[in-house]
Amino acid sequence: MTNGHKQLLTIKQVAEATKLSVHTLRYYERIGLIHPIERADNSHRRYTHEDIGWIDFLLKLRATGMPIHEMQVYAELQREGDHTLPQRVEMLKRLQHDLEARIDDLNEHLKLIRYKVSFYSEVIAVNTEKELV
Amino acid sequence: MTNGHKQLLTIKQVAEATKLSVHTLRYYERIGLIHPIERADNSHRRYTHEDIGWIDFLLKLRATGMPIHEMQVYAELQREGDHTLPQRVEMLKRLQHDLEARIDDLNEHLKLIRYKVSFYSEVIAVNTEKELV
DNA sequence: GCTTGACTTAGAGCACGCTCTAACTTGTAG
DNA sequence: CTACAAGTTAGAGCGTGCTCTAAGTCAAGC
Repeated sequence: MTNGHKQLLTIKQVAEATKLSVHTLRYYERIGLIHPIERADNSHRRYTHEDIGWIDFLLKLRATGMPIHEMQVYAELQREGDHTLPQRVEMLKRLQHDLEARIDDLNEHLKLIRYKVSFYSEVIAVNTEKELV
Repeated sequence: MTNGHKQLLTIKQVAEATKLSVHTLRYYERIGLIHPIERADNSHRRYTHEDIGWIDFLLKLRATGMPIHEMQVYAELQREGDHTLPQRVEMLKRLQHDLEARIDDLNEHLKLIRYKVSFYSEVIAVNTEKELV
């Protein structure tokens, strides 16, 4: 540690750490995906490591395809405190089931694509042979 | 068969069969995802069963998350004829690998969600017990 | 004192993938 | 003859999720 305070990060550092742009970080805060970030005296944002943890989790929700509106609901419940835990668990359960269903669908589509790739590859191979004869 | 021609379908029937709206069917044709559909004397579209087959395939590509621009390229290659088969196979191979990677990612996210669900469920269960004591 | 650069805000703009509207034609039923 | 249903086109509009711009503040270095 270089000083006695907890390590606070600038928006640029958080952008680098999370791979979000500074624009997107401010946007997420504006729409309530991220709680209002603490400010330094000059009104610049100062992020904590807990903030980064939350953002990382958000990015995981996003990667599952959860729409922003739903993430907003989740974030709001989180801010309301521990008594909303059951509702958040319900949301996560629904997400889990959605995700399972979507993965199953994608696996079905993957099967079809694999089949087409091998079938068409065979067609190409046969045609190439003919040309060689 | 009610007549000697191949069975042709109206746009409405195709919309019902594919679950696309008539708007979307026309839109897909306009942007080249679907080749120009044959017309009846009154200029109404008449779809063949092969057209439906192509649309079903398109919907599968769409369901894999392939962007419209790429589907346009694929559709154009298809229209150019058999000699583009190798290029189409390359596209499908890339899609296959993408899909495999995305499914892996989703499975990772699913693990996390499952973990959170069971962890938080446990927290709730413990708190509920305490209340009962 | 002046420039540079990192930050701030409010709000405009954009890419994607539809989705709908307006105005019109055509065929069928009463 | 009229009304209605189903189709047509060109083009406008919309929801999502960013992404960028303009105008300004502020601190540090020359």
